[in-house]
Amino acid sequence: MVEKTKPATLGDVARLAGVSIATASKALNGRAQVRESTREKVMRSAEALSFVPNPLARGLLSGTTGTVGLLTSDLEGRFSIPIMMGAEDAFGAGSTSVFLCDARGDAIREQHQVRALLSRHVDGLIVVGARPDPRPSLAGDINVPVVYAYAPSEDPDDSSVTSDNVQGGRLAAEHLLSTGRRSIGIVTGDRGYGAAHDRLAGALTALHDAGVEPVQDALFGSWSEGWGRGAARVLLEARPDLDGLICGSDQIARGAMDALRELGREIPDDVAVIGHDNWEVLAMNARPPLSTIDMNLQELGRRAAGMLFDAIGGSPTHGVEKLPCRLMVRGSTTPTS
Amino acid sequence: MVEKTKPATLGDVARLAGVSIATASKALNGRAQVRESTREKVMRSAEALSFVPNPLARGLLSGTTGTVGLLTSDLEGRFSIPIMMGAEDAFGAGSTSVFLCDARGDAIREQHQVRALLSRHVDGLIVVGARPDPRPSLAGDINVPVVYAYAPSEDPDDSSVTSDNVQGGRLAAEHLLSTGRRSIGIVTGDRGYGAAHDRLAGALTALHDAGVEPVQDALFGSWSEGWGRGAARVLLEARPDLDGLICGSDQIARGAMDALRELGREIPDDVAVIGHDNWEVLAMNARPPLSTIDMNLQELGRRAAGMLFDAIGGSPTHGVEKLPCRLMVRGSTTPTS
DNA sequence: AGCGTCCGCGAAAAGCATTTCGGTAGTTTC
DNA sequence: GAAACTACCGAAATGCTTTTCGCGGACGCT
Repeated sequence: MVEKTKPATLGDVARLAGVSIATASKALNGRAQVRESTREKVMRSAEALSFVPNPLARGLLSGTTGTVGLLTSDLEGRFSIPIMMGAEDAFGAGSTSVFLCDARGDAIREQHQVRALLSRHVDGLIVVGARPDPRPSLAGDINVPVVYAYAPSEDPDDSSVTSDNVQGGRLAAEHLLSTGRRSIGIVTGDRGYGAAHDRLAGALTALHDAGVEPVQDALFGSWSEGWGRGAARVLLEARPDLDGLICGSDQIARGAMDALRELGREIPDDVAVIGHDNWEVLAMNARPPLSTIDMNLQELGRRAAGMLFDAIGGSPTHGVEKLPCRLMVRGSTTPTS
Repeated sequence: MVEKTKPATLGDVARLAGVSIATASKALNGRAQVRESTREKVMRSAEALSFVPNPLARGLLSGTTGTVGLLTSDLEGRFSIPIMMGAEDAFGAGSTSVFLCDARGDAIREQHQVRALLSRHVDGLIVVGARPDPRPSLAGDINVPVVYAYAPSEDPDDSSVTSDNVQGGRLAAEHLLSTGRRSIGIVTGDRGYGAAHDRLAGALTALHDAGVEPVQDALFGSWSEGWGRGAARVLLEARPDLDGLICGSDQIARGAMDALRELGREIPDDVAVIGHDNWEVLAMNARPPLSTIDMNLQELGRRAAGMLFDAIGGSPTHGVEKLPCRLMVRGSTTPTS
């Protein structure tokens, strides 16, 4: 059943080409001390045997493995998958592969996974946090470069890349302003999340710059549809003149839209709503489709991979790099006309 | 900055313990020809140096690497992540690690990823399809065991594990029947999906066994909230006496619930609704929380890992193994009283 | 005391690619 | 024609662990 095609070794190639193993290696790796005719002979032999160098043997000598670990705590894969795809892109398929491990939000498990990865001699580590707030730096003596993605490290000396929440908040507010809204409310999530405050700060700055004040203080709650519904009701009761709503997440926005519609408001004609995350299954299925802020997670993964690559190459970066968000305009802020 | 703690080698351990490398290896691997006192001495030395055997050197000899590839085409990670977590569980963290690759639904890319994984000498492959229908067997000469998860292989000689959609459909119908519903409608997704037909068949069987017929033929459409809304409206118009609704996915169920509510129906008092997938972000945030069918994806991953492990060990399984679904009862089918 | 046994340990090879260094043949220079 | 090069190629070491095989010593038995 299983084909026993044992992979060809360098020795097989050398024998077929009628040269020594050393020469074959040099020919395949583009070393200089090989005659062109010999090189071609070796190349053809390698092709014929479909030879691929054994990465273990190679790694044993060089001390590197061509693998990196991606350690996530994001159970649902909401953030990890796009980041991982970006990283895959950046590493260029083939030369570097990614071990994905899930720590499931458990510090013990995280340590365990780190050890497992280190014992596999990964060349580097990307740590993806479960929430966008700073997280503790990885303890223990890691002897490979580490890049923190999405959730930056608390240690400013570490290398981190994250989404610019302030800019994202500003983007949302500016968009509502640009559609002519002036009675704008803000509903966001858990007060314990720094990202909630950052996004809020960005939005307030944009409003202030335009000479507009929010209809009332921002409402904090949780990152859920239920909270979005409740908050929208409260807000509309207090300020029936509301014509724009900035939500801290797409989940909140979905809830708020449901509540607004049930209270007889048309979206976007009466009230424009904008979310944050661009969680497509939520945003695209909203009525109307939800305008939102995209955090560019794939780009974030690419950048993280790039930084890790540089660090492996010997030129590490320090501090937190913030990547700008992107505005996704859909029906919830602009009439479909 | 970076600690240059070079990993200890077996030679270091042996020197510290005052024995030969060979003895140290045997002591650590539980071989018999070692005196107990010597073994303890070696163990202590290994502990002191926090020695971990270099997996490359070990793999070089054994021909195995202690890694498996998990190849997915599931962009959103909706299915892959739970499956991967299950696989991680089963492999027992540490001894076997998982390379996750995303083919992004592209056959070319898939071949490419397979080659990359094979060149890394993975011990086995788990292929997770994007949809639950059978998929083509992996082409090319793979010389390692392959297990297909979620989407079975078209080749009955391959080893596959998938969710039992017929049983899941039956479970949904039986649950509605058990709450006393007798005017039951069925809305499902894309007609091109075998899973849609399987779930439907299971539901019809259960209804038939209870002497109940669905209010009308099942409605096929797409796996979206929009279709759920539209279908629910059509169905309710034709059959105002509807008191139970089986949906082919949680997205459809969410849409249907919105439409039912807007048409003045109370859930679950007037109409009970049940979904399929247990996609928590959708199901838990519904009003009321959505009863649904859970496909036990994590268990599916565990099983896939187990089958792969057996195949690596030399006793492969053949054919498709179907894992039962699980009923999740929430507020959309039972009064909260 | 001498022979046979068994236990415990170590030397060495195997697994594969890379690299250094030494060597051979051919070519140039005086 | 001999010395000095150059250009190519091959032997061997390197990295680390596992395993086989053999050796030495200790113990028991006669």
